[in-house]
Amino acid sequence: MAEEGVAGLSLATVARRLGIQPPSLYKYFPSRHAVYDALFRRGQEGYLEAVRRGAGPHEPGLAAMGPSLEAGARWIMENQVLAQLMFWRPVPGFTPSPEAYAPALAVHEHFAELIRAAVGRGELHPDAAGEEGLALAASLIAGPVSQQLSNEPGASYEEGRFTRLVPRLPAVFAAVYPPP
Amino acid sequence: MAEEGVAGLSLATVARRLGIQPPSLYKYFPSRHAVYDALFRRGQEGYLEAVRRGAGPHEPGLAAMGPSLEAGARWIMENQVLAQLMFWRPVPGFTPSPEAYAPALAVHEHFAELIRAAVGRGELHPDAAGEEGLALAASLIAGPVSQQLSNEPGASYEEGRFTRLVPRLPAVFAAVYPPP
DNA sequence: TAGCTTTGGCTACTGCCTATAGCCTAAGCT
DNA sequence: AGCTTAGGCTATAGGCAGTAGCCAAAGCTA
Repeated sequence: MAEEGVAGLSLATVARRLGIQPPSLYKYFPSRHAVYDALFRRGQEGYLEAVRRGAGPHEPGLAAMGPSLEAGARWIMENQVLAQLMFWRPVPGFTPSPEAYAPALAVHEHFAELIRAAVGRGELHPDAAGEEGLALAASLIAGPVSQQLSNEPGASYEEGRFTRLVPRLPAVFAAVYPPP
Repeated sequence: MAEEGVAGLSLATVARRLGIQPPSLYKYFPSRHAVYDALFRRGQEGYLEAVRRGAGPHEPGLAAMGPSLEAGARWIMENQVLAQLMFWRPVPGFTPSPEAYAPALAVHEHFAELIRAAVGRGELHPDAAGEEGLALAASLIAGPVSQQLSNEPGASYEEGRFTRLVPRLPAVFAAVYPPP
């Protein structure tokens, strides 16, 4: 996948590298899509853990949002292939199972919680926690990440021309939703 | 491609729908990647024309940026499959030829020009036209578009939960780079 | 008008892929 | 001691990209 793109995964190649015959893989996974589903799940779980750990020690609110976003972006740059599978839809016909998708909902809830906390502390306008505010927050994260993955893949979090913007995102968001 | 994802394009299926045998397609395109390249180019040209036409009547500057972004986002939602090919990298092994990529550079230059004009008119801080400002501008566009394509494909520009944010982007950008 | 070239179709084929059917051996459990 | 299960295998079907090479009709040229 790293060499040829996410959709380039071939079970035959996997088998070859494992030193077994292709059909033997079907003892472990019922189909190629099942392999993708397992990868998708593993990716979502890793990403969820990264954003949670990033927020970790900080008070819930804007102060936690920055480190959490950065930790997430760093995880993505270290797991680009999984990120492509998770955030784009590169594999024809593949849609993740609800179990595999569950951690993604938890990530969304994690950031919604941080934003609500920030509103509670008077750091943001209450609208920030509304549907549109959350959509904007999600888009603000997705932007640099998507640009980085498609225009400068291979770059690390530190080098990236777009990932460098991530630490500034909380300030951008706060500028859009200043406290009343 | 619309039915199964960009990477799901099969020359055999194309041939079947054209009512010819698969090898006959090779009289027109030397390979599957060449088909993608032609699509990529056509997409980039269409998108470039859309953002240019969107800016069309307006004075160069912030006033033109809004309509231009909206026109671009609308084009993307009307040509989602091409947009996936252009803005993501879904096809294993495919990288566009320089000729096909040229219009993408023109799009970048188009928005850089609008931002420089806005700076010249005192609507934005000069830093907005710097490297980081342009990267942020590009990310601001990419964010809602990417979210929309991966989370709510199928939706039209008007319906989209994320495309609705596009008209607000110039104000967001201006909030980050207020004139001195 | 006669003959050559080009265009655009075709069949046959190679090699790769996913997936299924069904065989077999060895380990583990009862 | 015997049954079950795990995990390997071969053979095979059917789909795909791409190549080789044939052929007819259209168009161009002497």
